[in-house]
Amino acid sequence: MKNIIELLKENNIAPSMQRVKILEYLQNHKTHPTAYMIYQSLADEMPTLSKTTVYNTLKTFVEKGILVALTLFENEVRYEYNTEPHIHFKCTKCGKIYDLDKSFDYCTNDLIDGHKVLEHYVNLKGICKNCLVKAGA
Amino acid sequence: MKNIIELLKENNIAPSMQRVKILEYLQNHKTHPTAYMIYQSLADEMPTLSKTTVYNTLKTFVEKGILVALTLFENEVRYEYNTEPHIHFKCTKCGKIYDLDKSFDYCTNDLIDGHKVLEHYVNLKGICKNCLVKAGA
DNA sequence: AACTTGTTTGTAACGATTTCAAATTTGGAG
DNA sequence: CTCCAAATTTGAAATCGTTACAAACAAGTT
Repeated sequence: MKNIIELLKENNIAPSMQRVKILEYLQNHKTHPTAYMIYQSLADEMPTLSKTTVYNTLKTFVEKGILVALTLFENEVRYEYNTEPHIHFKCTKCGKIYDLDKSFDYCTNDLIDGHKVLEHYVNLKGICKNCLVKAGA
Repeated sequence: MKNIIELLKENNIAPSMQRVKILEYLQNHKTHPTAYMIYQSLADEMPTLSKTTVYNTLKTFVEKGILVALTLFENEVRYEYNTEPHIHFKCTKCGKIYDLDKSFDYCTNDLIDGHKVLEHYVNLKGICKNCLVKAGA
């Protein structure tokens, strides 16, 4: 668990209360939350927190490469702490999103059909381990 | 090019004027249009066409498996005629979306880490062939 | 203490989509 | 052919996620 204040300073972001709390939340909750989920979760602790601040802060973090913004399947942007590239799997039963540590081949060659590939997103959809067990019971 | 009216009947969808026109548009324009783009394009020809009808119709088609709804990168749903699974590549310069005929490996085994995979979406982002040439000039 | 700069806030606006009820079209049954 | 019920379409209003903006606030300098 990296020191958040250090991390912000390294990226030339002033470590304000709200910025630290938001980044801390993402570090502790690897659930790919939306901006609104983050806002909701922090609202108790910080009653004056504004939704705009959450959006602004997330945007800043993405620009600096601290977070990754994902448009997985629906019409919502979700955020996760920047880690190694990986695959996302969404369960259509329970809605949970899993991180899968499979690597993919597009990494190896960065030219496909003459197009230069800079980013790649692999999203899978199906029924997760847990829901399969429940269905079998 | 499949007969659209037959296709609709096969799927128990009454082949109304607007439904035929919308599906015809998707057949003829493999540009991954949004609902609004489709609406715009058909508005000249059908002045009383409602946006709601376009949305309803697209939803019906997706439910029946005639179309595929894509959330590629931004916060917009795009539609394409249901074809073989393929990869989408979006150029960050010109914004164009390309279909790539690369197959992917997740097809082969439908269980990953115990999760049953039913759908897979692979989205690449980068600079397309044409924009690379322009940049080099 | 006044100034400057950066940050946060809340309200209003926005664009994509959905809801809803009324209007229209359609395809039978008489 | 005419009438009716069911399906379809329409347009206006509502909703949801997000952004724009301007005022309020905080922190550090001179």
